[in-house]
Amino acid sequence: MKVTINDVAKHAGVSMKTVSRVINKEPSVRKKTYDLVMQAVKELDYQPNTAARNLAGTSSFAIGLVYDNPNAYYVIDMQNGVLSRCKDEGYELVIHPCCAQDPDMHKEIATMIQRSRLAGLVLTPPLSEQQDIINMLDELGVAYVRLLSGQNEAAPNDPDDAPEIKNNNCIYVDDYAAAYEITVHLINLGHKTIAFACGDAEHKSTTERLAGYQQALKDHDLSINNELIYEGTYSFESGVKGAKALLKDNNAAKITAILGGNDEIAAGALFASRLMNIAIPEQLSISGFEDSPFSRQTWPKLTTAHQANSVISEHAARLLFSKTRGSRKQDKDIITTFTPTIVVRESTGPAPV
Amino acid sequence: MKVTINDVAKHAGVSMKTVSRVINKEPSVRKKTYDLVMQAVKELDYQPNTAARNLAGTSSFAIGLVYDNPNAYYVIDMQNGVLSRCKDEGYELVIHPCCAQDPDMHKEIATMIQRSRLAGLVLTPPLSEQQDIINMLDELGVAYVRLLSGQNEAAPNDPDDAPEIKNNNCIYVDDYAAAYEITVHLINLGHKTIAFACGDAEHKSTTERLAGYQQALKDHDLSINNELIYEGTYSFESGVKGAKALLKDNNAAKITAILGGNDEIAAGALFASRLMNIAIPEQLSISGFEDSPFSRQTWPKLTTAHQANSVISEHAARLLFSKTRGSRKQDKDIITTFTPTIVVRESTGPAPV
DNA sequence: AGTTAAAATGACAACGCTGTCAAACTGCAT
DNA sequence: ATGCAGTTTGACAGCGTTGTCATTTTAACT
Repeated sequence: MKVTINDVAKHAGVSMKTVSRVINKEPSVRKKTYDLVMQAVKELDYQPNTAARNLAGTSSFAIGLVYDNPNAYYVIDMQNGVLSRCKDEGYELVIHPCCAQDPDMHKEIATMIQRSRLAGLVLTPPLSEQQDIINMLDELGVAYVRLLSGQNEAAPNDPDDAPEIKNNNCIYVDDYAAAYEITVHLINLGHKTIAFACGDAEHKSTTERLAGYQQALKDHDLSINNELIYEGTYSFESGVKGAKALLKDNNAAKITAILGGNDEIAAGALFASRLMNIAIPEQLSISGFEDSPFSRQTWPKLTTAHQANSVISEHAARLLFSKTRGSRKQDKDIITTFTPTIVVRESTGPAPV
Repeated sequence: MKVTINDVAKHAGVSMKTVSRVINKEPSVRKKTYDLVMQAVKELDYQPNTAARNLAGTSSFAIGLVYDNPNAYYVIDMQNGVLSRCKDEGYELVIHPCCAQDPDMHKEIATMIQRSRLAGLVLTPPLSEQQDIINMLDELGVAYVRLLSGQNEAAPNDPDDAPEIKNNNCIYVDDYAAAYEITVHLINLGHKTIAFACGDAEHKSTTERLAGYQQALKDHDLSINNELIYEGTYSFESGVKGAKALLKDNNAAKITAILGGNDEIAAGALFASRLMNIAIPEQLSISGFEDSPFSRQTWPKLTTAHQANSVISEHAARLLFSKTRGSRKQDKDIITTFTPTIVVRESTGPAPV
C-alpha cells in the first residue's frame, strides 16, 4: 500500500539517495539513471512523504501566505496565484488569515513559521508594511516577499558594482501611477471638482493613491481641496458613507466625480448616489480600483484600474522560490513592479455642463 | 534557537515521552507533572515540530479542504470556518482548489492525501457529490466529511438499536426548505407567475432548490410551467442571460418575480432588469440564495436565504475531527442539517396589480 | 595504457517526534 | 508490613527522507 523511497530504490536497482536526487531534480544524475528511477516511480506510483522530507531536509516544502484583508476576491486571487506556483514547485501552501491590529501578530506568525518550518512567506498589505513583522522575519532568517504599494525605490544605480540591490524581496504595485491615470481620465472628461473617498489610512496604498490623485490635479492646474477628501476604510459601507458625506452639503453641486479608494468603495458610492437620486454617470462620475469581478457587476459597471492580483501573487511566489531552494534557476522573468491599467466602463462620463 | 522536546524534558526533569503526552493532551498525566511540563514549555517557548509529529505519529496534523467553486465569498467563508477549528485543534489546513470536471480528479486528490498524509478531508459541493471521489476515499480509508444539499435521509428510526446511522459523515444544507420558504414569501406577496433561474444542473443544490420552489407552487395551487424555468449556471452572467430570456417574450407581462439560483444569479437578473428598464421591486421581484455580502451591495438589496457558510464549514470540521483523533470527545453539539432562513430586503415586494 | 580530476553513486547517520512495552510508582485492602 | 491492581512514567526503536562524506565510475588528459 505505502510505497517508500526504499521500495523505489530496490525496484530500480539504485540507492535510496539516488532516488532522492531524482525526485529533487538535483543536477548530478545521469540521464540513464534518471529515466530508470522515474520509471520505477511511475510503476510503483510512489508519492514522496512530505513530512519526512520536511523533517530530514534543511527547510520544509511549504510556504505561508499571510493576509488581513476583508476582500474575498483579493484573497482568493492571491491564494490562487501563489498556489499555482506551489503546485509547479511541489510545495504546500499554509494560509494564515490574521488581524493586523493584534499587537502580538509577529509572535503568532513566528509560531506558525517555526511549527511548520516554513521555507518562506508571502506578505500582503497591510501586514507587509509592518516593521515589527519584518524585523521578526529578519531575525528568524526566513525568506519572505512583501507585496507593497509604490515603486521600487532601490533604483539600480550601479548595476555592475552592486548587483544585489536592497529591497529585492518586494513586489510593487504602482498605485500612485494608477491613481494619476484615473484622475487624468476624469480631468480629460472635463471634471474639475473631483473628490476622493480614501481607504484605510494605515495602508500605504491609500497614501499612494491619494498622492497620485493630487499630483494629477496639480499637473492640470486644479486646486487640491481637503474638503474633497473623505477618510474612510476599504469597504462598501465606507463608500456609502463617504459619498453621502461628500455630496450632502453645498458641495453637491460642485463635485462631479468621485474616485473610490477601491472597487468596494466605488460600489458603495454608487449605492449612495442611487439613494440620493443622482444619475451615474450623467450627473456624477465614479471610479474604483482593482478591477475585481465586483466592478463588473454593479450598475453601471465601474471604470477602474485593472490589477491582476493572481498574476502579481504568482510573481511574488516566483520571487520567493528564487530565494529559497538555493535559487536553482535565475528566473529573470520575475516582474517586480506592476502598474495597473485603466479600464473605462460606464460609471464615468463627461462632466455635466 | 531551536527548542526540541528533549530540551523541554530536561528542563522539566521528565522524559521526552511525558512531554509528548502533555502536548498531546493524553489523559494519563498527573496534574502536577502536567503543570511542570507546561511551565517548561512556556519558559523555553517550545514549538512542536509539525513535520516530526506527522512523521512519527499514526496520522498527520493536517486536514484538507477541497473545492471547485467560482464564488470567492463562499470559498473564503468555508476556509475561515474550517480554519478556526483547525486552530483550536492545532491542525494545519491544506487547501485544494480544483476542477470537478477533470476526470482524473480523484487521482489528484489521492495524491494530495498521500503526500501530506492528511488526517481527513472536507469536501464541498459539487465535489462532495461525485461518487468516484467518495469511492477513492473509502478505499484509502481516509476520514472525510461531505457538505451536501438536502436533508439527512438516514432518519434515526432505531436510535437504540442502531446508534451508528449511515451517512454520518455528511453535513446538509436544506436548500429545498429554503427555496420553499422563499417561494411562499413571494406567493404571499401576491405573485402568481414566478420564474426560476437555475444554477448548474449538475449541482444537487439546483435540483433541491428547484424542487422546493415547485412544491411551494403546488401547495398553493399555482401551476408549474417549464417555460418559467431557465437552466443556467451559478454566475452573474447567467443571471443576466436568464432574466433576459425569461422576460423578453410575451412572458414579460406575466412574470412578476424571479427566483435566482443564488445571489450572483439574482444580481445578474437585477442588472438585466435595469437594462430593460424594469423597476425592482415595483414591476418585478427578485430574490437570491446564500446571503453573501454581495446581496447587501446591490441596488436594491437582495431578499435572500441566509446560509452561514463559515458556521456550516466549522461544523463540518468538528464532525471531521470527531472521527479523526480517536474521537477524543463526543462533541454532541455538532449540527448536521442547516436550514437557511429567509432575509427579506428590498428586492421583493407586492406583485403589481 | 596510465594518470588524474570530475562526475555519479552509495552507506549511514541524523531530523524531532510518537508508539510500544516494560518499569516504577501509587493507593488500598489485607 | 505485604501484595496487588491500577495508574503514571520512561527507554528505545522506528517513521521516510535528506545531508555528509566516502567510494566508485566516467571522462579527459598525458
